[in-house]
Amino acid sequence: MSEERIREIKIEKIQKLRDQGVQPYPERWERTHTPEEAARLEAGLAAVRVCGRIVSRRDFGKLTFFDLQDVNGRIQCSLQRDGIGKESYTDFIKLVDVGDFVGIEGETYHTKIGQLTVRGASWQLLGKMLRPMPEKFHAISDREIRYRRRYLDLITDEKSRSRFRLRRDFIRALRHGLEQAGFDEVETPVLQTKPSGALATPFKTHHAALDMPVYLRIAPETYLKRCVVAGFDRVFEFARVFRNEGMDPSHLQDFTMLEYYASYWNYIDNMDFTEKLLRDVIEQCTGSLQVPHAAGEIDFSGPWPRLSLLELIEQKTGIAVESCPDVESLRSALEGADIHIDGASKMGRGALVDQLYKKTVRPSITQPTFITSHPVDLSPLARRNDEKPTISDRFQLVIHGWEVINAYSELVDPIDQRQRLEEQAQLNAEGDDEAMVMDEDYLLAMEHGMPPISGWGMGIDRIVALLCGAENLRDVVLFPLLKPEEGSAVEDAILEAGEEAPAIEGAGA
RNA sequence: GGGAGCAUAGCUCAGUCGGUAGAGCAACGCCCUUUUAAGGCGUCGGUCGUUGGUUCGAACCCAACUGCUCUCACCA
Repeated sequence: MSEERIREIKIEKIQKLRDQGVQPYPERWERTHTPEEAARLEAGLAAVRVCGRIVSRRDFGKLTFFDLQDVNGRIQCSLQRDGIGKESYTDFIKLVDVGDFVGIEGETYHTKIGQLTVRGASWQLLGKMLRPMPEKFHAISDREIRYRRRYLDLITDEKSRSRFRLRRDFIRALRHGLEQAGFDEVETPVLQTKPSGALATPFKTHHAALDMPVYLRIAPETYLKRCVVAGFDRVFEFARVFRNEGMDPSHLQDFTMLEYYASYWNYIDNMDFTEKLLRDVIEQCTGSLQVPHAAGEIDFSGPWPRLSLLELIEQKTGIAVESCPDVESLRSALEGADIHIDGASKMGRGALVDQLYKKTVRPSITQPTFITSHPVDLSPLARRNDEKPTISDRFQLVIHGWEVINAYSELVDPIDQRQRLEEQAQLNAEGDDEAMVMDEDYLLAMEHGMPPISGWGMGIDRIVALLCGAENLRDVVLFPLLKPEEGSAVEDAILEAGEEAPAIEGAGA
Protein backbone atom coordinates (compact mmCIF):
# COMPACT_ATOMS: atom_id res chain seq x y z
CA MET A 1 0.00 0.00 0.00
CA SER A 2 1.44 3.33 -1.03
CA GLU A 3 2.38 5.97 1.48
CA GLU A 4 -0.21 8.27 -0.11
CA ARG A 5 -2.99 5.70 0.36
CA ILE A 6 -1.99 5.14 3.97
CA ARG A 7 -2.17 8.87 4.48
CA GLU A 8 -5.68 9.00 3.01
CA ILE A 9 -6.82 6.19 5.33
CA LYS A 10 -5.52 8.08 8.34
CA ILE A 11 -7.26 11.26 7.25
CA GLU A 12 -10.48 9.24 6.99
CA LYS A 13 -9.92 8.06 10.56
CA ILE A 14 -9.52 11.64 11.68
CA GLN A 15 -12.84 12.48 10.08
CA LYS A 16 -14.52 9.57 11.87
CA LEU A 17 -13.10 10.80 15.14
CA ARG A 18 -14.33 14.32 14.52
CA ASP A 19 -17.78 12.93 13.60
CA GLN A 20 -17.88 11.39 17.08
CA GLY A 21 -16.90 14.69 18.66
CA VAL A 22 -13.32 13.62 19.35
CA GLN A 23 -10.67 16.30 18.88
CA PRO A 24 -7.73 14.51 17.19
CA TYR A 25 -5.31 17.28 18.23
CA PRO A 26 -6.32 18.32 21.77
CA GLU A 27 -4.55 21.18 23.52
CA ARG A 28 -3.22 19.47 26.65
CA TRP A 29 -2.99 16.40 28.82
CA GLU A 30 -2.01 16.28 32.45
CA ARG A 31 0.37 13.47 33.19
CA THR A 32 1.51 12.18 36.54
CA HIS A 33 4.53 10.27 35.24
CA THR A 34 6.78 10.23 32.20
CA PRO A 35 7.19 6.82 30.54
CA GLU A 36 10.59 6.51 32.17
CA GLU A 37 9.18 7.30 35.63
CA ALA A 38 6.14 5.09 35.17
CA ALA A 39 8.29 2.11 34.22
CA ARG A 40 9.87 2.28 37.71
CA LEU A 41 6.57 2.32 39.65
CA GLU A 42 5.27 -0.40 41.94
CA ALA A 43 2.23 -2.43 40.95
CA GLY A 44 -1.14 -1.46 42.43
CA LEU A 45 -0.91 2.30 42.01
CA ALA A 46 -4.14 3.90 40.81
CA ALA A 47 -4.84 7.11 38.83
CA VAL A 48 -1.53 6.95 37.00
CA ARG A 49 -1.60 9.21 33.96
CA VAL A 50 1.01 8.55 31.26
CA CYS A 51 1.35 9.70 27.68
CA GLY A 52 3.59 9.31 24.68
CA ARG A 53 3.83 7.99 21.17
CA ILE A 54 2.57 4.44 20.54
CA VAL A 55 5.59 2.65 19.12
CA SER A 56 4.34 -0.92 19.12
CA ARG A 57 1.11 -2.79 19.67
CA ARG A 58 0.08 -6.37 20.39
CA ASP A 59 -3.60 -6.96 19.88
CA PHE A 60 -5.47 -10.03 21.25
CA GLY A 61 -9.03 -9.29 20.32
CA LYS A 62 -10.50 -8.23 23.65
CA LEU A 63 -7.14 -7.20 25.12
CA THR A 64 -4.41 -5.01 23.66
CA PHE A 65 -0.90 -4.21 24.83
CA PHE A 66 1.03 -1.23 23.50
CA ASP A 67 4.13 0.78 24.40
CA LEU A 68 4.26 4.55 24.91
CA GLN A 69 7.67 6.04 24.30
CA ASP A 70 9.54 9.32 24.41
CA VAL A 71 13.26 9.99 24.04
CA ASN A 72 13.89 9.00 27.66
CA GLY A 73 11.87 5.86 28.14
CA ARG A 74 9.02 3.53 27.44
CA ILE A 75 6.04 2.15 29.38
CA GLN A 76 3.73 -0.70 28.45
CA CYS A 77 0.00 -0.05 28.72
CA SER A 78 -2.98 -2.29 28.19
CA LEU A 79 -6.65 -1.81 27.41
CA GLN A 80 -9.34 -4.45 27.93
CA ARG A 81 -12.73 -4.40 26.30
CA ASP A 82 -14.37 -5.51 29.52
CA GLY A 83 -12.58 -2.74 31.40
CA ILE A 84 -13.37 0.32 29.26
CA GLY A 85 -16.52 -0.69 27.39
CA LYS A 86 -17.04 -2.08 23.95
CA GLU A 87 -17.45 1.24 22.14
CA SER A 88 -14.36 2.93 23.54
CA TYR A 89 -12.33 -0.23 22.98
CA THR A 90 -13.44 -0.62 19.37
CA ASP A 91 -12.64 3.03 18.66
CA PHE A 92 -9.15 2.52 20.01
CA ILE A 93 -8.60 -0.58 17.89
CA LYS A 94 -10.08 0.92 14.75
CA LEU A 95 -9.02 4.55 14.89
CA VAL A 96 -5.79 4.70 16.87
CA ASP A 97 -2.57 3.56 15.19
CA VAL A 98 1.03 2.89 15.99
CA GLY A 99 2.69 6.29 15.69
CA ASP A 100 -0.14 8.26 17.34
CA PHE A 101 0.27 10.10 20.63
CA VAL A 102 -2.14 8.99 23.36
CA GLY A 103 -2.72 9.55 27.06
CA ILE A 104 -3.72 6.69 29.34
CA GLU A 105 -5.14 6.84 32.84
CA GLY A 106 -5.24 3.69 34.91
CA GLU A 107 -3.53 1.53 37.49
CA THR A 108 -0.21 -0.25 37.45
CA TYR A 109 0.02 -4.04 37.57
CA HIS A 110 2.36 -6.84 36.65
CA THR A 111 1.42 -9.04 33.72
CA LYS A 112 1.62 -12.82 33.90
CA ILE A 113 5.26 -12.66 32.93
CA GLY A 114 6.00 -9.81 35.32
CA GLN A 115 6.05 -6.79 33.02
CA LEU A 116 4.95 -3.60 34.77
CA THR A 117 2.02 -2.20 32.82
CA VAL A 118 -0.54 0.60 33.13
CA ARG A 119 -3.99 -0.93 32.73
CA GLY A 120 -6.01 1.83 31.12
CA ALA A 121 -9.36 2.78 32.60
CA SER A 122 -9.60 5.41 29.87
CA TRP A 123 -7.60 6.67 26.94
CA GLN A 124 -7.38 9.92 25.02
CA LEU A 125 -5.95 10.57 21.59
CA LEU A 126 -3.33 13.33 21.85
CA GLY A 127 -2.11 13.59 18.27
CA LYS A 128 -2.77 11.62 15.13
CA MET A 129 0.04 10.91 12.69
CA LEU A 130 -0.58 10.62 8.95
CA ARG A 131 2.56 8.84 7.83
CA PRO A 132 3.45 5.17 8.22
CA MET A 133 5.94 4.34 10.95
CA PRO A 134 9.24 2.84 9.80
CA GLU A 135 9.69 -0.86 10.26
CA LYS A 136 9.76 -1.79 13.94
CA PHE A 137 12.64 -4.17 14.47
CA HIS A 138 15.49 -2.84 12.36
CA ALA A 139 15.38 0.92 12.95
CA ILE A 140 16.20 3.28 10.09
CA SER A 141 19.48 2.20 8.53
CA ASP A 142 19.55 4.43 5.45
CA ARG A 143 22.05 7.07 6.57
CA GLU A 144 20.48 9.71 4.40
CA ILE A 145 17.05 9.24 5.99
CA ARG A 146 18.64 9.14 9.43
CA TYR A 147 20.18 12.56 8.88
CA ARG A 148 17.42 14.22 6.88
CA ARG A 149 14.59 12.93 9.07
CA ARG A 150 16.35 12.48 12.38
CA TYR A 151 13.03 12.21 14.20
CA LEU A 152 12.45 8.82 12.52
CA ASP A 153 15.91 7.68 13.54
CA LEU A 154 15.23 8.73 17.13
CA ILE A 155 11.78 7.16 17.25
CA THR A 156 13.04 3.81 15.98
CA ASP A 157 16.59 3.45 17.27
CA GLU A 158 17.36 3.23 20.98
CA LYS A 159 21.09 3.50 20.25
CA SER A 160 20.48 6.84 18.58
CA ARG A 161 18.32 8.02 21.48
CA SER A 162 21.04 7.04 23.93
CA ARG A 163 23.68 8.98 21.96
CA PHE A 164 21.68 12.17 22.13
CA ARG A 165 20.82 11.63 25.78
CA LEU A 166 24.54 11.26 26.44
CA ARG A 167 25.23 14.49 24.58
CA ARG A 168 22.59 16.27 26.66
CA ASP A 169 23.87 14.79 29.92
CA PHE A 170 27.48 15.55 29.06
CA ILE A 171 26.81 19.22 28.30
CA ARG A 172 24.67 19.53 31.41
CA ALA A 173 27.39 18.00 33.59
CA LEU A 174 30.11 20.18 32.07
CA ARG A 175 28.07 23.30 32.68
CA HIS A 176 27.44 22.23 36.26
CA GLY A 177 31.12 21.37 36.79
CA LEU A 178 32.26 24.74 35.51
CA GLU A 179 29.69 26.62 37.58
CA GLN A 180 30.80 24.70 40.67
CA ALA A 181 34.37 25.81 39.92
CA GLY A 182 33.33 29.45 39.87
CA PHE A 183 32.98 30.00 36.10
CA ASP A 184 30.38 32.37 34.66
CA GLU A 185 28.57 31.54 31.44
CA VAL A 186 28.54 34.34 28.86
CA GLU A 187 27.46 34.82 25.26
CA THR A 188 29.61 36.55 22.68
CA PRO A 189 29.02 37.55 19.03
CA VAL A 190 28.57 34.98 16.30
CA LEU A 191 28.73 37.70 13.64
CA GLN A 192 32.16 39.26 13.73
CA THR A 193 33.90 41.86 11.60
CA LYS A 194 37.24 40.06 11.91
CA PRO A 195 37.46 36.29 12.21
CA SER A 196 39.96 35.49 14.94
CA GLY A 197 40.90 33.07 17.67
CA ALA A 198 41.90 30.17 15.43
CA LEU A 199 43.67 29.33 12.21
CA ALA A 200 40.76 28.59 9.83
CA THR A 201 38.86 29.82 6.79
CA PRO A 202 35.67 31.63 7.81
CA PHE A 203 32.21 31.87 6.24
CA LYS A 204 31.71 35.36 4.88
CA THR A 205 28.34 37.05 4.63
CA HIS A 206 26.91 40.52 4.24
CA HIS A 207 25.34 42.73 6.88
CA ALA A 208 22.57 44.61 5.07
CA ALA A 209 21.83 47.37 7.60
CA LEU A 210 25.48 48.30 8.01
CA ASP A 211 26.34 47.45 4.38
CA MET A 212 29.56 45.66 5.23
CA PRO A 213 31.03 42.19 5.15
CA VAL A 214 30.82 40.14 8.33
CA TYR A 215 32.10 36.69 9.22
CA LEU A 216 30.63 33.82 11.19
CA ARG A 217 32.98 33.24 14.10
CA ILE A 218 35.64 30.57 13.86
CA ALA A 219 36.16 30.77 17.64
CA PRO A 220 34.86 32.85 20.56
CA GLU A 221 38.37 33.25 21.98
CA THR A 222 39.15 36.94 21.64
CA TYR A 223 35.71 37.98 22.90
CA LEU A 224 35.96 35.71 25.93
CA LYS A 225 39.32 37.31 26.68
CA ARG A 226 37.69 40.73 26.45
CA CYS A 227 35.33 39.42 29.17
CA VAL A 228 38.39 38.69 31.30
CA VAL A 229 39.63 42.25 30.74
CA ALA A 230 36.20 43.34 31.96
CA GLY A 231 36.64 41.42 35.22
CA PHE A 232 34.87 38.12 34.58
CA ASP A 233 37.78 36.21 35.99
CA ARG A 234 36.45 32.78 35.00
CA VAL A 235 34.20 32.59 31.93
CA PHE A 236 32.91 29.94 29.58
CA GLU A 237 30.72 29.71 26.51
CA PHE A 238 29.19 26.80 24.64
CA ALA A 239 29.89 28.30 21.24
CA ARG A 240 28.59 27.25 17.85
CA VAL A 241 31.46 28.02 15.50
CA PHE A 242 31.78 27.83 11.73
CA ARG A 243 34.80 26.89 9.63
CA ASN A 244 34.51 26.83 5.86
CA GLU A 245 36.76 23.85 5.28
CA GLY A 246 36.70 20.18 4.40
CA MET A 247 33.95 17.86 5.58
CA ASP A 248 34.74 14.35 6.78
CA PRO A 249 33.88 12.07 9.70
CA SER A 250 35.84 14.25 12.15
CA HIS A 251 35.12 17.69 10.64
CA LEU A 252 31.85 19.57 10.27
CA GLN A 253 31.47 23.17 9.15
CA ASP A 254 29.03 24.02 11.94
CA PHE A 255 30.10 22.58 15.27
CA THR A 256 30.05 23.20 19.00
CA MET A 257 33.04 24.25 20.98
CA LEU A 258 33.21 24.80 24.71
CA GLU A 259 35.76 27.46 25.58
CA TYR A 260 36.72 28.69 29.02
CA TYR A 261 39.28 31.11 30.46
CA ALA A 262 40.51 31.14 34.03
CA SER A 263 42.44 34.07 35.43
CA TYR A 264 45.56 33.46 37.55
CA TRP A 265 46.06 29.93 36.14
CA ASN A 266 48.85 28.69 33.93
CA TYR A 267 48.52 25.81 31.50
CA ILE A 268 49.67 23.29 34.13
CA ASP A 269 46.85 24.35 36.48
CA ASN A 270 44.61 24.06 33.46
CA MET A 271 45.77 20.54 32.63
CA ASP A 272 45.20 19.44 36.22
CA PHE A 273 41.70 20.94 36.22
CA THR A 274 40.90 19.48 32.80
CA GLU A 275 41.79 15.98 33.84
CA LYS A 276 39.68 16.20 36.98
CA LEU A 277 36.72 17.91 35.32
CA LEU A 278 36.55 15.45 32.43
CA ARG A 279 37.05 12.40 34.61
CA ASP A 280 34.21 13.50 36.91
CA VAL A 281 31.88 14.37 34.06
CA ILE A 282 32.60 11.22 32.04
CA GLU A 283 32.12 8.94 35.02
CA GLN A 284 28.90 10.74 35.91
CA CYS A 285 27.49 10.48 32.35
CA THR A 286 28.63 7.01 31.34
CA GLY A 287 28.97 5.36 34.73
CA SER A 288 32.53 4.33 33.94
CA LEU A 289 35.97 5.59 32.98
CA GLN A 290 36.46 2.81 30.45
CA VAL A 291 34.56 3.60 27.29
CA PRO A 292 34.12 1.09 24.47
CA HIS A 293 35.11 2.24 20.98
CA ALA A 294 35.43 0.53 17.62
CA ALA A 295 39.16 1.26 17.61
CA GLY A 296 39.59 -0.20 21.10
CA GLU A 297 38.50 0.70 24.62
CA ILE A 298 39.36 4.22 25.73
CA ASP A 299 40.57 4.39 29.32
CA PHE A 300 40.04 7.77 30.99
CA SER A 301 41.15 6.65 34.45
CA GLY A 302 44.56 8.32 34.11
CA PRO A 303 46.78 9.95 34.94
CA TRP A 304 46.90 10.97 31.30
CA PRO A 305 50.45 11.06 29.89
CA ARG A 306 51.92 14.52 29.25
CA LEU A 307 54.31 14.39 26.30
CA SER A 308 56.23 17.08 24.47
CA LEU A 309 55.37 17.57 20.82
CA LEU A 310 58.95 18.02 19.67
CA GLU A 311 60.13 14.95 21.56
CA LEU A 312 57.35 12.89 20.03
CA ILE A 313 58.28 14.07 16.55
CA GLU A 314 61.90 13.19 17.18
CA GLN A 315 60.93 9.74 18.47
CA LYS A 316 58.75 9.06 15.45
CA THR A 317 60.85 10.57 12.69
CA GLY A 318 64.33 11.20 14.03
CA ILE A 319 64.04 14.88 13.17
CA ALA A 320 65.19 17.30 15.87
CA VAL A 321 62.98 20.24 15.04
CA GLU A 322 64.82 22.55 17.42
CA SER A 323 68.04 22.18 15.49
CA CYS A 324 66.22 23.52 12.43
CA PRO A 325 65.79 27.19 13.34
CA ASP A 326 64.27 28.23 10.02
CA VAL A 327 61.89 26.79 7.47
CA GLU A 328 64.60 25.97 4.93
CA SER A 329 66.60 23.78 7.28
CA LEU A 330 63.42 22.01 8.38
CA ARG A 331 62.48 21.30 4.77
CA SER A 332 65.85 19.77 4.06
CA ALA A 333 65.63 17.70 7.25
CA LEU A 334 62.28 16.37 5.99
CA GLU A 335 63.83 15.48 2.66
CA GLY A 336 66.68 13.76 4.49
CA ALA A 337 64.16 11.66 6.43
CA ASP A 338 62.23 10.95 3.22
CA ILE A 339 59.03 12.48 4.57
CA HIS A 340 56.84 14.14 1.97
CA ILE A 341 54.33 16.83 2.94
CA ASP A 342 52.07 18.32 0.27
CA GLY A 343 52.46 22.05 -0.15
CA ALA A 344 55.50 22.19 2.11
CA SER A 345 57.10 24.83 -0.10
CA LYS A 346 54.28 27.28 0.74
CA MET A 347 54.26 26.73 4.49
CA GLY A 348 55.95 28.67 7.21
CA ARG A 349 58.01 26.79 9.78
CA GLY A 350 55.13 26.58 12.25
CA ALA A 351 52.72 25.16 9.69
CA LEU A 352 55.32 22.64 8.62
CA VAL A 353 55.94 21.43 12.17
CA ASP A 354 52.20 21.18 12.60
CA GLN A 355 51.86 19.04 9.46
CA LEU A 356 54.73 16.84 10.54
CA TYR A 357 52.99 16.23 13.86
CA LYS A 358 49.62 15.54 12.23
CA LYS A 359 51.11 13.09 9.75
CA THR A 360 53.41 11.16 12.02
CA VAL A 361 52.50 11.53 15.69
CA ARG A 362 48.81 12.24 16.11
CA PRO A 363 47.33 9.22 14.29
CA SER A 364 49.24 6.87 16.59
CA ILE A 365 47.80 8.32 19.80
CA THR A 366 44.75 6.38 20.96
CA GLN A 367 44.44 6.81 24.73
CA PRO A 368 43.83 10.26 26.30
CA THR A 369 47.17 12.07 26.04
CA PHE A 370 48.26 15.64 26.67
CA ILE A 371 50.64 16.93 23.99
CA THR A 372 52.60 19.92 25.24
CA SER A 373 55.23 22.48 24.22
CA HIS A 374 54.22 23.46 20.71
CA PRO A 375 56.53 25.85 18.83
CA VAL A 376 55.55 29.44 19.45
CA ASP A 377 54.98 30.18 15.75
CA LEU A 378 52.15 27.59 15.78
CA SER A 379 50.40 29.44 18.56
CA PRO A 380 49.91 33.14 17.87
CA LEU A 381 47.69 33.64 20.92
CA ALA A 382 49.69 31.51 23.37
CA ARG A 383 52.21 32.65 25.94
CA ARG A 384 55.91 32.06 25.37
CA ASN A 385 57.64 29.71 27.74
CA ASP A 386 59.85 31.74 30.15
CA GLU A 387 62.85 29.39 29.86
CA LYS A 388 62.48 28.48 26.20
CA PRO A 389 61.02 31.39 24.25
CA THR A 390 60.73 29.30 21.04
CA ILE A 391 58.01 27.10 22.53
CA SER A 392 54.63 28.05 23.93
CA ASP A 393 52.96 27.07 27.17
CA ARG A 394 50.36 25.04 25.40
CA PHE A 395 48.70 21.63 25.50
CA GLN A 396 46.31 19.60 23.44
CA LEU A 397 44.29 16.60 24.52
CA VAL A 398 44.39 13.90 21.85
CA ILE A 399 42.22 10.78 21.90
CA HIS A 400 41.97 8.20 19.15
CA GLY A 401 43.95 10.48 16.82
CA TRP A 402 41.45 13.31 17.29
CA GLU A 403 42.40 16.65 18.77
CA VAL A 404 39.74 17.14 21.43
CA ILE A 405 41.11 20.08 23.41
CA ASN A 406 43.46 22.91 22.58
CA ALA A 407 44.66 25.00 25.51
CA TYR A 408 47.38 27.35 26.62
CA SER A 409 48.67 29.85 29.05
CA GLU A 410 47.25 32.84 27.26
CA LEU A 411 49.41 35.55 25.80
CA VAL A 412 48.51 38.65 27.80
CA ASP A 413 51.48 40.86 26.81
CA PRO A 414 50.06 43.33 24.27
CA ILE A 415 53.50 44.19 22.84
CA ASP A 416 54.34 40.54 22.14
CA GLN A 417 50.82 39.97 20.83
CA ARG A 418 51.13 42.84 18.35
CA GLN A 419 54.40 41.45 17.07
CA ARG A 420 52.94 37.95 16.62
CA LEU A 421 49.86 39.20 14.85
CA GLU A 422 52.10 41.19 12.54
CA GLU A 423 53.96 37.98 11.70
CA GLN A 424 50.64 36.23 11.07
CA ALA A 425 49.41 39.09 8.89
CA GLN A 426 52.65 38.84 6.93
CA LEU A 427 52.11 35.08 6.37
CA ASN A 428 48.55 35.82 5.37
CA ALA A 429 49.72 38.38 2.84
CA GLU A 430 52.16 35.80 1.48
CA GLY A 431 49.29 33.43 0.75
CA ASP A 432 48.80 31.38 3.92
CA ASP A 433 44.97 31.41 3.94
CA GLU A 434 44.69 30.21 7.49
CA ALA A 435 47.08 32.71 9.04
CA MET A 436 45.41 35.28 11.25
CA VAL A 437 44.79 38.89 10.33
CA MET A 438 45.68 41.97 12.37
CA ASP A 439 43.03 42.69 15.00
CA GLU A 440 43.49 46.19 16.41
CA ASP A 441 40.28 46.06 18.40
CA TYR A 442 41.49 43.02 20.31
CA LEU A 443 44.92 44.59 20.86
CA LEU A 444 43.20 47.66 22.26
CA ALA A 445 41.36 45.52 24.78
CA MET A 446 44.63 43.79 25.72
CA GLU A 447 46.37 47.10 26.26
CA HIS A 448 43.85 47.85 28.99
CA GLY A 449 45.44 45.04 30.94
CA MET A 450 44.95 41.33 31.55
CA PRO A 451 45.79 39.08 34.48
CA PRO A 452 47.59 35.77 33.91
CA ILE A 453 45.08 33.49 32.14
CA SER A 454 44.88 29.95 30.95
CA GLY A 455 42.10 28.93 28.61
CA TRP A 456 40.78 26.06 26.65
CA GLY A 457 38.64 24.99 23.73
CA MET A 458 37.05 21.57 23.48
CA GLY A 459 35.24 20.05 20.50
CA ILE A 460 31.98 18.94 22.09
CA ASP A 461 30.92 16.90 19.08
CA ARG A 462 34.23 15.06 19.07
CA ILE A 463 34.35 14.16 22.74
CA VAL A 464 30.70 13.08 22.69
CA ALA A 465 31.32 10.94 19.60
CA LEU A 466 34.26 9.30 21.36
CA LEU A 467 32.19 8.68 24.48
CA CYS A 468 29.38 6.95 22.64
CA GLY A 469 31.47 5.03 20.15
CA ALA A 470 30.32 7.04 17.12
CA GLU A 471 32.91 7.23 14.36
CA ASN A 472 31.26 10.11 12.53
CA LEU A 473 30.47 13.48 14.14
CA ARG A 474 27.14 13.53 12.32
CA ASP A 475 25.96 10.72 14.54
CA VAL A 476 26.01 13.10 17.52
CA VAL A 477 24.61 16.17 15.72
CA LEU A 478 20.82 16.19 15.52
CA PHE A 479 20.40 17.74 12.10
CA PRO A 480 23.67 17.71 10.13
CA LEU A 481 23.73 19.77 6.95
CA LEU A 482 23.02 17.84 3.74
CA LYS A 483 22.53 19.01 0.19
CA PRO A 484 18.85 19.49 -0.63
CA GLU A 485 17.32 16.57 -2.49
CA GLU A 486 16.71 17.18 -6.18
CA GLY A 487 13.12 18.26 -6.72
CA SER A 488 12.60 18.85 -3.02
CA ALA A 489 10.59 21.80 -1.75
CA VAL A 490 13.75 23.31 -0.30
CA GLU A 491 15.58 23.15 -3.58
CA ASP A 492 12.62 24.54 -5.49
CA ALA A 493 12.59 27.50 -3.13
CA ILE A 494 16.31 28.03 -3.67
CA LEU A 495 15.92 27.85 -7.43
CA GLU A 496 13.04 30.30 -7.26
CA ALA A 497 15.11 32.75 -5.24
CA GLY A 498 17.75 32.43 -7.95
CA GLU A 499 20.19 35.28 -8.31
CA GLU A 500 18.03 37.49 -6.11
CA ALA A 501 19.33 36.12 -2.85
CA PRO A 502 23.10 35.60 -2.86
CA ALA A 503 23.05 35.89 0.91
CA ILE A 504 26.15 33.85 1.50
CA GLU A 505 29.23 33.61 -0.61
CA GLY A 506 32.28 31.53 0.05
CA ALA A 507 35.24 33.26 1.61
CA GLY A 508 37.34 32.34 -1.40
CA ALA A 509 34.95 34.08 -3.78
C1' G B 1 38.85 18.81 -5.94
C1' G B 2 40.65 13.14 -7.04
C1' G B 3 39.26 7.85 -6.40
C1' A B 4 35.88 3.80 -4.99
C1' G B 5 31.07 2.04 -3.56
C1' C B 6 25.72 2.34 -2.89
C1' A B 7 20.38 3.80 -4.68
C1' U B 8 14.45 -2.08 -5.75
C1' A B 9 7.19 -1.19 -1.96
C1' G B 10 6.28 3.69 3.62
C1' C B 11 10.62 0.76 6.34
C1' U B 12 14.35 -3.59 6.43
C1' C B 13 16.04 -6.46 2.54
C1' A B 14 16.08 -10.63 -1.66
C1' G B 15 16.15 -10.62 -6.96
C1' U B 16 20.38 -16.52 -10.21
C1' C B 17 22.42 -16.33 -16.96
C1' G B 18 19.42 -9.88 -19.66
C1' G B 19 13.15 -12.67 -20.43
C1' U B 20 8.38 -6.55 -17.54
C1' A B 21 9.37 -7.95 -9.47
C1' G B 22 9.55 -11.04 -4.27
C1' A B 23 9.68 -11.68 1.34
C1' G B 24 9.14 -9.75 6.32
C1' C B 25 7.27 -5.46 8.87
C1' A B 26 3.61 -1.56 8.20
C1' A B 27 -1.47 -0.75 6.01
C1' C B 28 -6.58 -2.90 5.01
C1' G B 29 -10.42 -7.19 6.24
C1' C B 30 -11.41 -11.35 9.64
C1' C B 31 -10.15 -14.64 14.31
C1' C B 32 -7.91 -14.38 19.16
C1' U B 33 -7.88 -11.90 27.19
C1' U B 34 -1.18 -11.90 29.01
C1' U B 35 1.94 -10.13 24.70
C1' U B 36 6.51 -7.41 24.35
C1' A B 37 9.86 -8.98 16.72
C1' A B 38 2.65 -11.98 19.79
C1' G B 39 0.10 -15.65 16.53
C1' G B 40 -3.37 -17.45 12.42
C1' C B 41 -6.19 -16.70 7.54
C1' G B 42 -6.80 -13.29 3.47
C1' U B 43 -5.97 -8.53 0.62
C1' C B 44 -3.70 -4.09 -1.13
C1' G B 45 0.88 -1.77 -2.27
C1' G B 46 6.39 -0.76 -7.55
C1' U B 47 7.98 4.81 -13.67
C1' C B 48 13.51 -0.80 -9.75
C1' G B 49 17.11 7.35 -8.04
C1' U B 50 16.76 10.42 -13.04
C1' U B 51 17.84 10.75 -18.29
C1' G B 52 19.83 8.61 -22.46
C1' G B 53 22.12 4.31 -24.98
C1' U B 54 22.98 -1.11 -26.33
C1' U B 55 19.39 -5.17 -27.21
C1' C B 56 13.90 -8.64 -30.12
C1' G B 57 13.78 -7.75 -24.76
C1' A B 58 17.09 -4.04 -19.22
C1' A B 59 16.15 -3.80 -11.94
C1' C B 60 20.43 -6.44 -14.27
C1' C B 61 25.07 -4.22 -19.52
C1' C B 62 27.09 1.05 -20.96
C1' A B 63 27.16 6.59 -20.31
C1' A B 64 25.79 11.07 -18.03
C1' C B 65 23.35 13.37 -14.03
C1' U B 66 21.41 13.67 -8.74
C1' G B 67 21.88 12.18 -3.68
C1' C B 68 24.37 9.43 0.08
C1' U B 69 28.72 6.64 2.13
C1' C B 70 33.87 5.62 2.45
C1' U B 71 38.69 7.25 1.11
C1' C B 72 42.88 10.65 -0.53
C1' A B 73 44.02 15.89 -0.48
C1' C B 74 42.87 20.26 2.97
C1' C B 75 41.29 21.46 7.99
C1' A B 76 39.99 21.12 14.65
